[in-house]
Amino acid sequence: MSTATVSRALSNPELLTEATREVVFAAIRSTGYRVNKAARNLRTRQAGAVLVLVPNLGNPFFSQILAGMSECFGDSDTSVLIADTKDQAQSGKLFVDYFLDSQVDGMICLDGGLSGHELRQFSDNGLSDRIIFACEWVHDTCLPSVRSDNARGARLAVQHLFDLGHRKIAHVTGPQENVLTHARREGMLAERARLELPVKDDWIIRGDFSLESGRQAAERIIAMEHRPTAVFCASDQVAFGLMSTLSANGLRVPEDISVVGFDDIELSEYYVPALTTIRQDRRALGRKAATLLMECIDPEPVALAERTAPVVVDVELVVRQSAAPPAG
Amino acid sequence: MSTATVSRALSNPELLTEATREVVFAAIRSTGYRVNKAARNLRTRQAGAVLVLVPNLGNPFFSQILAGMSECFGDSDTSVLIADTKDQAQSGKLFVDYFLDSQVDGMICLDGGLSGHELRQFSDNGLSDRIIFACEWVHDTCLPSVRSDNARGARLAVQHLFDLGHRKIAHVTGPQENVLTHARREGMLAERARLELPVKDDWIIRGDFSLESGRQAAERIIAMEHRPTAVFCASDQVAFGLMSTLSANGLRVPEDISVVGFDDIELSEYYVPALTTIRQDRRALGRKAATLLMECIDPEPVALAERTAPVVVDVELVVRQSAAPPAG
DNA sequence: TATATACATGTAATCGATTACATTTATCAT
DNA sequence: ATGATAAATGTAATCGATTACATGTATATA
Repeated sequence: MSTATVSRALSNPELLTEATREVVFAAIRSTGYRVNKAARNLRTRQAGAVLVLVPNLGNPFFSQILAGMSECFGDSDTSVLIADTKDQAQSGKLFVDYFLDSQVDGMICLDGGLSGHELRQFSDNGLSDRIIFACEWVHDTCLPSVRSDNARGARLAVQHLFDLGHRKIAHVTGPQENVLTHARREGMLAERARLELPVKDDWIIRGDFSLESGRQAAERIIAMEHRPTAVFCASDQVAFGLMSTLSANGLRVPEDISVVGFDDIELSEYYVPALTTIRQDRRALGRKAATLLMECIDPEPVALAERTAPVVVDVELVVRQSAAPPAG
Repeated sequence: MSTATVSRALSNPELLTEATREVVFAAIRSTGYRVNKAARNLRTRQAGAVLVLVPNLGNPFFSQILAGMSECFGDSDTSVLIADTKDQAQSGKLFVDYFLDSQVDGMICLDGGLSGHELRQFSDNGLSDRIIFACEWVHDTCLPSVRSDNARGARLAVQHLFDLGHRKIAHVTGPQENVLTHARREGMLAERARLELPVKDDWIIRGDFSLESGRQAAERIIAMEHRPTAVFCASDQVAFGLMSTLSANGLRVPEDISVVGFDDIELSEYYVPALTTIRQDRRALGRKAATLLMECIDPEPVALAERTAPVVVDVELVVRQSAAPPAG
């Protein structure tokens, strides 16, 4: 019984006689033998792991996406390394190092804010075809990506507020250079224009998806001479920060101001008031990204169709209590 | 210039002449050489990675703990594998397999609910000294752990409510078999006894740390003949679920019922009303657990002091708006 | 039955580092 | 200056799998 036979029993069982295969497996069971992944990885030049880059692990928005990914990778014994892009500078380790050190075979990036410099590090090393973007993406590149229909989400939000009777609708955006910010803002503006709603510059308030930026937006709104009657927020977290500060200042949601969020994280249903928001199918986003990546890093890639077009996942309006007809 | 010299330049630079070291590093820089981790791992029988077991990645409570860990491991180029204990059954991969397949050197477990069966798999393979528990731990074992001072947190919460004038204090617990549930419940009961507060059986409400269990607790409370004037919740999430449902039923927090949580997750400050809660220093928990684990898996372990006593991290009362003097 | 062909298994090289041991070179004391 | 000792470097085995190639065995064909 040679080592080669054992190896084949594990990776290409169909090459062996039923009989020998049985013998091998019996021996494996009785000895408790386990393949050494390090040795296999060395020989096959694979890492059996993928890297997931998260902009902020602290944001509950990402959890379900990760769950969707684990679900897929779990099936193919690929392990998942998770890194927070915030920590990069501090740790001194570049993300491309994970590849160069043969620690991962591919990467899913949830952060569209990677610098051109970093992206070049990947392309310079011929790694661009082992990267999938999910949720966010990089503007003006054609790296494969999975994303929600952000523009449609924004339109749904505005439409809903319009249907409730709102005309003066504000928007708290995401961070300035973010692709989601852009997609949602443009969707919102387009719908507002289509419905011929009034426009005021200071009804577009710059935020950054965070609770704190919601608070700041609320302060801006409270100080306004002509307040909007409704606010569409670029994320649920922003909506929470906003509502919290509005309440603290005696403005009631939805009686005085209606609020709509974006994401539908678990907590949205349990906020006071329960948040009307746009649901992203986060688990599906994670699953699709994982599936795409597995195809990329498959040693014998199935003829990849032109994968330049992003995979788009549909969104959905979830009506709860934070948006109601305007007073008066 | 032999491969041995190069290898030494990387792992034991002090063995080389200043001159040769320079030559080696110069060559490394000019050729862009990188060590192959798989080869190193194979030879040194180390994985250069650790596994972190999280009970529920979706719970924002864990994020900062993970951040604290990454901070430590990032410095020592150990990579961090994160797995959700919920997914285990589904993926079919046992956690002990990560060790047996030489994929990780150690493990931090945030889930005290591991079955005796699973724990035995670790001890049977002599792996018990490569495991650190954090936040949660396993009752009746002396595996090293890092935890918050849960009993003290519970006492602080009850004391605070007492100081505000509350006498009828209820508690929503965590899941039945959870060690945190026990520690917090006992702390709460002890303090209630010390202050000679009234006791009613149905003021101890079974929960499971989740938003949904908070909602259910609220329904129970609303239906009570003798309602408590304050509720101490075993987690912030429970508090949110509770407050959301109280509000939906016309009970105001804190005017009608005061609420205190446990954890102080980021959102607590932005809830309506802002949640009075017990802060756990989650980042510190993560850092300490990581530090402990690194000592365990160090190839030349520093004489480990008796590490049976758990490392305890202090907690702190954060006063916000959800608890106020009772009406009347 | 002999020969060609397919199939199963064995042999040994290989992946890229680490490290025990051997060898060379430098340092020191006498 | 010489031998003893220490320090630096080189040689080659090793970690545990995979796999090209060689060999052996069964099946089919003439």
